[in-house]
Order: sequence, then C-alpha cells, then structure tokens
Amino acid sequence: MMSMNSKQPHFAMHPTLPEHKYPSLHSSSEAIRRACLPTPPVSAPRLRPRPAPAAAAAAAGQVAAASAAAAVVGAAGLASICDSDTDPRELEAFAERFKQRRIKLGVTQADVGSALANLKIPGVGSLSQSTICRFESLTLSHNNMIALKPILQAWLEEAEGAQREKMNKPELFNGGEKKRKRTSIAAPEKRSLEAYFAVQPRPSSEKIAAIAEKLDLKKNVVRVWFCNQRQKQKRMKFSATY
DNA sequence: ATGCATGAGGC
DNA sequence: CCTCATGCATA
Repeated sequence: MMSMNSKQPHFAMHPTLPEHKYPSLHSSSEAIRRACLPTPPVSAPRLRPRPAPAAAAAAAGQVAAASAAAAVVGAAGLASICDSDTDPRELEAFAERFKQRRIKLGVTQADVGSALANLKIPGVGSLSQSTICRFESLTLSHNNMIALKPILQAWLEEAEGAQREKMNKPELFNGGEKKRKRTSIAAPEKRSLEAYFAVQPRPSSEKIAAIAEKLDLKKNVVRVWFCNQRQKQKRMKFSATY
C-alpha cells in the first residue's frame, strides 16, 4: 500500500454552492488539430455541467471515447508530431507548474475548485478537491486533462493577478444534509475481483451476478467496481496508450 | 490521496 | 448497461 503524506493543507470544507444553470456548452472549437495519431478519430474535450443533487441539467458536448493509442515509437520524434495542447508531456509539465504556483499562492485544492465558479466562464462551475487533486497528479483521463487545462490556467492567471491587488473572499456556510455511505470492499474480495478482472474486464450481467453471490457482495457494488476499474485503466498515469 | 458512487448521454 | 466526468466520504 502506498501511503501518502498528510501534508495537504486542510481541505477547506467547501460549501455547497447554490446550484446554477449552465448554458449548454460546446467547447469544440478546435477539434481537428490534434490529429497526430493514426487510428482513433480524436475527440473534442468534454466538460460537464454540474449535476445538481436532485435536478437534471440539460447538456451537450459529446465525444466518443478513445484517448490516443499509438504504436510504440522510438524515443525520438514523437513530440514533434503531436500538437502541444494534447501532448501528454505538456499536460504533465503544466500540471506540475500549476501545483507549484497554486501552493505558492497558498491556496488549497479545494479552494481552487470553488474559486473556479467565480471565473464566470460560461459552462464552468466549481470543481471538487478531488478533481483538482487528480488533475495535479494526472489521474484523470487524457481528454479530461485537456478539457480542464485551459480552465485551470485561466484561474491561475486570475489568481496571480488578483494577488497583487488585494481582495477578500466571503465565507459561505451550509446547514446539515444527508450523508452518503461508502461501501468498503474487503481485501480478500478485492483480490478476487482483480483476478476476475484480469481475465474478463467486462463480465456479462449474469457473470456479475455470479461473482457478486460468490463474494457475498451486492450485484450493483460489483458492477460499479468493474466500471471504476475500467476507468482506472484509462487514467493518464497508468495508461501506456500514448 | 483514493475508493466507491452518481448521473448525463449514448447505443 | 456502458462510458466519462465528477464528487462525497474516508483512509
């Protein structure tokens, strides 16, 4: 088990910002330039409207899947054939610079997340501490990284600019609400799931039911576990697809 | 920092 | 029922 530090500033309990509307977003103004890889018809970055706790929001912005899959290329000349905005190395470099500057500003990941809403960028609301953390550690999909980069970059510039000035942020509070419970899958069961996943990452509904019964877990828990496992495989850091 | 969950949108 | 972006809860 890799453990992490406890160095993070306290997660500013970020308030449940009043839900707002997001005009349908279409951030696909430049979807063609990143065609530097053969097979996959590269997709436009997709953002997401805030899924209000109970209300559904209409949205647009569609993409297929597939992050760039490339053949193993010699150490030389790969960067030159890719557009810098989608280049994994550029994203990685930006993520690191971002974190560095964020810390320099004395701002927590949670702070950044909620501050994004103040940028008033159409279709962009706040984000969670989780997402900012994942962006910094590249544990998001390649497409997700590409979509978030310009937003975080904009915030960074605003924040650094506003720092010279002088400003204050009001505080918000929220009353109590219903807690969500998180199932915890025990180690032995997790090992079994991993074993099943190794041979069949996408088991049928029946297979899932069988596994669920064998491990004495709820079927939905098993289904979601597989979904999450698949997503995990596609995260930048653990994917060797580019 | 990361595990399990939700919901929109697609097929 | 999946994928994907995202987040609450928790280690």
